[in-house]
Amino acid sequence: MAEPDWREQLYTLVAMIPPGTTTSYGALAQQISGASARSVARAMSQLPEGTRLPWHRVIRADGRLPDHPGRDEQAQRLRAEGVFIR
DNA sequence: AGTTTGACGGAGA
DNA sequence: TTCTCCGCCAAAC
Repeated sequence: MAEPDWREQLYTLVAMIPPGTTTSYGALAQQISGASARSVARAMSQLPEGTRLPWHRVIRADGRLPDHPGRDEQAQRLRAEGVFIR
């Protein structure tokens, strides 16, 4: 059944990302009907601080970290999971 | 209704 | 490798 909000699907997908792995905004968008890389990025920027979602596992399609104020913390968390970052 | 603004993506220089 | 340009799309003005 179709979710009323594609954001719900997004949160679900992000929550399913296995530790030590990463995915991109575009990859997520392709799995969600009605979403686009741009929309996903915007949705992620609006996540509350206390979220349980592993948001740090979502990076850019080119393997780089996204341009946002929390990229420092993101890099730290990813390294803690053994993820190699260019 | 038109413009600006992004945690983007891909192609071209 | 880094930068620019363009397409994309929802939200804020």
